[in-house]
Amino acid sequence: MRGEPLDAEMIVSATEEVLRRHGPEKTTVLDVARLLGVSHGSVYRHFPSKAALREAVIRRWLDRVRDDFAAAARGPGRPPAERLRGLLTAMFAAKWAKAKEDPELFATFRVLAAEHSSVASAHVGFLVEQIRAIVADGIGSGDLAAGEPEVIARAVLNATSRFHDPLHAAEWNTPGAVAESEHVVALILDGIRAR
Amino acid sequence: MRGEPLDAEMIVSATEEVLRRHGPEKTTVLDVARLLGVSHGSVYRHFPSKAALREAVIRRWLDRVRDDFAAAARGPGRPPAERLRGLLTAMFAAKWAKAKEDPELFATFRVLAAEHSSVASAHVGFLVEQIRAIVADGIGSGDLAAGEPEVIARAVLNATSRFHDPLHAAEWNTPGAVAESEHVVALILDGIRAR
DNA sequence: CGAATGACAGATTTCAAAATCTGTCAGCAC
DNA sequence: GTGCTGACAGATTTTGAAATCTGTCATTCG
Repeated sequence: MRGEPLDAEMIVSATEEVLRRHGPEKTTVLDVARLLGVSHGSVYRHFPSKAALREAVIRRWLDRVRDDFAAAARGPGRPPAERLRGLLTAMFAAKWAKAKEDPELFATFRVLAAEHSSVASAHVGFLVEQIRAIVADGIGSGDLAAGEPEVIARAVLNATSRFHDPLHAAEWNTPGAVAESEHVVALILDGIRAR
Repeated sequence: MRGEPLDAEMIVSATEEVLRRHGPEKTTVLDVARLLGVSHGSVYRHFPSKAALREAVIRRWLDRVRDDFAAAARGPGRPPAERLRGLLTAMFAAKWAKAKEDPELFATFRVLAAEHSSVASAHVGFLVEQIRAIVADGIGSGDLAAGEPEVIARAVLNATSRFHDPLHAAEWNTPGAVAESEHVVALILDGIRAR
């Protein structure tokens, strides 16, 4: 009946489009099927439930964020403290940009992430791992104070949650936000540098 | 008609009671008037609007939190870093206790605070001032690294927002929360101590 | 006279009926 | 057979009419 084959990927893309237009409360699988020109029964052939479909959307979105972010983090930037500063700065900038360019869509993904918290915590796990790698390096080279890298990485992420946790997105527009994030990062870097 | 005089204070107390019972969405000034055995017109003699009444409630509540907290902070605790640790720990504990003992009421006050953000930021200003005083002392005595006390105080508050900002109240029940707050506080204290 | 009342207009909320949606599945089309 | 459709039951959402609420004020009460 249709040229294209209709696979899970297409359905996820269509769902993303409907979410973009109607927001998380009002997107129905019937809307998704309509956009694809297909009956809603066909969507249920590929996903067992609406929840599973929404989970696939947020998973794919966070995977893309992860890839963007890993690319930004790859820069060498000599001393570990500076590499860490670069990583955190890139992380904040990436999120702030997304939140600013389309606040409603960002809010939509935030709802999906809250709905599927295991996917969200996997994402947090990835962020911790990125930080942990730099911290472990720095401790190895004697640039950073000794300690358990995993614990330190988690503390760093917790201490900066105001600047990366989507819960705080509403505050990211306020004038002093950039300066405040820099002060917090400076505080943290002083805290982990070897004495 | 009634023994008691009916002043603003009584009305605020009655409003608090109605908020406790019905939550922020469903409390009406008619309910408040009913609880007081008075017509709603009388309430409007003391407050120009429902918003002003709600503001008075959150203001009084935050004033009480402030007083409790100032009492807890008054302990000497020798070195400035330890005084600061005590202050932060007391702050977290006070909020966590309130959130745990009655989560719905806590959520209610959170709604009121969001509604009247100028009152909330005055409260934040108070918290900053408490921290600033200790930091300024510590810098003066050479125990803490040099810097602008106000800026440092604000950075400390921002770095710990995950543990005191009501936005994060839902996360305060998770098992590792206490340990994580201790790690963040340790990180911060290392960051501000003189080298 | 000062304090409280209750009727009122317009705004907001509630509630039940109607519409729509989710998830299943027997059957149609290729 | 494989992939899709559309009818269906029960759950959820929308809708608009009725009820309630906010804020004002002329009037009453002591």
